[in-house]
Amino acid sequence: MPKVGMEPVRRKALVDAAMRVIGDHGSLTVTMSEIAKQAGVSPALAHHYFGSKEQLLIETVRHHLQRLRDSTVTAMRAAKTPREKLSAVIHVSFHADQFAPETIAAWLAFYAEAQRSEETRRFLVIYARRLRSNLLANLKALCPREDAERIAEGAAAMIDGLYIRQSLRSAPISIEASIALTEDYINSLLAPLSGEAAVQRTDK
Amino acid sequence: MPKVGMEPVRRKALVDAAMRVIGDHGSLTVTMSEIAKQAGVSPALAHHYFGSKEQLLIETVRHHLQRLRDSTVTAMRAAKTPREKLSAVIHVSFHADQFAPETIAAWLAFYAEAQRSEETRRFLVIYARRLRSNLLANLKALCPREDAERIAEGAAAMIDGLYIRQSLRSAPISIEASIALTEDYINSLLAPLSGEAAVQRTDK
DNA sequence: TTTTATTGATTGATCAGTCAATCAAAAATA
DNA sequence: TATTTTTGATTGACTGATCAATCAATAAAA
Repeated sequence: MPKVGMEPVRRKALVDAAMRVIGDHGSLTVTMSEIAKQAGVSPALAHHYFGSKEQLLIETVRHHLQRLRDSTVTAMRAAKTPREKLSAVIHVSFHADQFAPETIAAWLAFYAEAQRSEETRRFLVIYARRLRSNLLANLKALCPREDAERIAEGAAAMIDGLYIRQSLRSAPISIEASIALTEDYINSLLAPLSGEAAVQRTDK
Repeated sequence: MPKVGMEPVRRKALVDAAMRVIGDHGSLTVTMSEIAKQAGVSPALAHHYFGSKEQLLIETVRHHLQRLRDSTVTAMRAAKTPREKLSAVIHVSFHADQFAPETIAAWLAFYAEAQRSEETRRFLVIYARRLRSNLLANLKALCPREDAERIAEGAAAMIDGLYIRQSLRSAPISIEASIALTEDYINSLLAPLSGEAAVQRTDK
């Protein structure tokens, strides 16, 4: 059945298969055979296109991080005010796909891998910076730079922390609750800073 | 030089060696040989005492989690007020030992492992619950239960998130900054709740 | 015919786990 | 006290399984 132009199709299939297998397995100690099988090709073909297991793994991270980035860009573009853009970033982070147990398990595995693979680490650093920077840019429109930096750091940490806690699957927090917790954090830290010193809250 | 009563000595040496090797390596794909070498014994002896690699890994998690628990109990006992106890919990979480890159790398590896090993997962769940519960107990003395639950959840997530972000070692956050961020979160969410609805803040 | 896609079979390396043998301390016995 | 027996500690050498990676061969397009 060999037809020309299969390369991009196979690459994508393999990269998706890798994510799925890693997510199910909850670890990077998956075999090329498993990945290839999931993608419906032979292990040899996976090697043919990616050269090595490590390279396939790296491409897998890259591909899925790119996807996340695209979602974020789209969501931010749809939002108008800085405050709405902030919410958009948060929403994308907790979007159903991202927050599925298998996806979280896969990301966790990649974080662990980043301790050893310089290239994997690089991609995850880019993600971490991007998250922080997306938050920061919009926060700066709402409060002084120094405060914005603090809050961005804290919000990014909270998002990542909600992920890792989710990975344990004990007392799982719903998507809505996760979003609420993060929004609440931003609101609470922003409240005393908005406008002048006056505190405008709606106490019952 | 075989002397009687070596068992507990060897077990501890192996469990410590495992933590160190895993931390350096940044992954659980370390060999029994490496661990045994680090502990100064033969691989066969490690098997003799632990039966399997998996069991050694599980004991390693247990042992180090127990250590963390002891630190927390001691620190909380030394603190007097609920608010001070909260700070104590936070401080222990970011204590130098815990926050060292190798330690963080090791914990990350165990979180990944927890996706596959039910027993490892159980221990980490216990840790997660304990952290949340230590926070919650003291928060309940400072605000209504519902709010306390929210804040405990958020603070626990922030602590774990600061860990995972630290693992990437890009733009590392200092111990002090991590503590400040977490304290700041608690203060900010507590502020509008303390006492009656009146907002008592010290705006410049 | 040349190029691209694809695989089955094979290799070489790595490791967890096993086992029989050794060595020295402790306990029992003479 | 001197001698023998038992037991715990320890290892080197080995095995079996697993897996990434290679390669030569095949089959279908171009």
